[in-house]
Amino acid sequence: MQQLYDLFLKTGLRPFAFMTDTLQLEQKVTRSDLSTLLILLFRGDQTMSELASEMGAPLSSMTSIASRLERKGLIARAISAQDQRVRLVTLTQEGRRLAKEWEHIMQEMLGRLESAFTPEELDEFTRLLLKAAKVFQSEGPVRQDVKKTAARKINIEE
Amino acid sequence: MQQLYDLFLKTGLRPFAFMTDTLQLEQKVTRSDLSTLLILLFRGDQTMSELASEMGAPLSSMTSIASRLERKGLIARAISAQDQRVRLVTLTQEGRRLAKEWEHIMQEMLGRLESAFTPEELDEFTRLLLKAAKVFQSEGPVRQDVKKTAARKINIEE
DNA sequence: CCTTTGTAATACGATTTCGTAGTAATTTGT
DNA sequence: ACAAATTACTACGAAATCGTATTACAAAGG
Repeated sequence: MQQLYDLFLKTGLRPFAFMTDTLQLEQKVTRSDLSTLLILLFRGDQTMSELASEMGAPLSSMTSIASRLERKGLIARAISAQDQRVRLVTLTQEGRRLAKEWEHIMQEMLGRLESAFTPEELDEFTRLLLKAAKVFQSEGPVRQDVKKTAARKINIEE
Repeated sequence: MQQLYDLFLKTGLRPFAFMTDTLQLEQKVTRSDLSTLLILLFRGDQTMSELASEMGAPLSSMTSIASRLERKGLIARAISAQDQRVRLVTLTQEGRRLAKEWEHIMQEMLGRLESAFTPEELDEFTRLLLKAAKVFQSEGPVRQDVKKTAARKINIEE
């Protein structure tokens, strides 16, 4: 149980920094850039708001991330035809290439997980992980501070 | 399995942002400040280097965090008697109070976990979680880029 | 001793994240 | 049809993180 505390403490500042492989990825690009590219790869083109909500980031942060990626030529932003306010974010050729490269590395990592776990363990693991996420997600003993900024919560579904 | 990808993507930028309770804590203080105070509470006084390594943060980041906490009156930094170079970081009265308050909230969260899980599930969960961490931690198919900065890796033991 | 090497920490600057405020386009209510 | 509210996003400035350089002390070798 103390182990769970530790896990929390250790990953507070640099999440996933215990994963050897992702560290290599992050030499080239920030974790948020990486996330963004992978989301675009998995889910296809997205609006800025959709991206921000997928990432659990404020829209203003998303703007920064997107302009960075655009500057690096990894994504393109086009104005939607239906609604001139929304910007559709797309992977460029180069962005898609990079995203696929990283997808491959992630698959390798998960492959290691699959070979270390029995199929039953793997099932049980994802089941319990998601169950735990649900628990932490649910409202606790309601703590009624009225706060200026409603903190953005990332939702884990499924 | 795709679910594990998702979990990774969603928590890349704001780890634990799916936990409702920690969001409330973070209204008052950053996640790194919180980690630091809890480490001091759990482990007792620490040097700057020890703190940095516990957090998996660079020492320079730790300096920033510590001066922030000192400015807020939550910790004190004293020069060690044995070695004038090392600074011993201690919780102040107020720092200890805050840390205990948060420890309490974390206990509540883990309590919710304990009541949602059967004891067997909880055991299995921590076992699998640590096993997974180990797997991700181990060297993969060695990728031989020589990098200027050896990225800091957080080690999960036990 | 006193130079050399090593270690603990801070200083500084660059990059990233994010809260607040603003702008522009769309929708709603009357 | 048009003012008011809402939505999608960007701008800007403040704070946080972190790499590199620097300072201060300690230990080792001559």
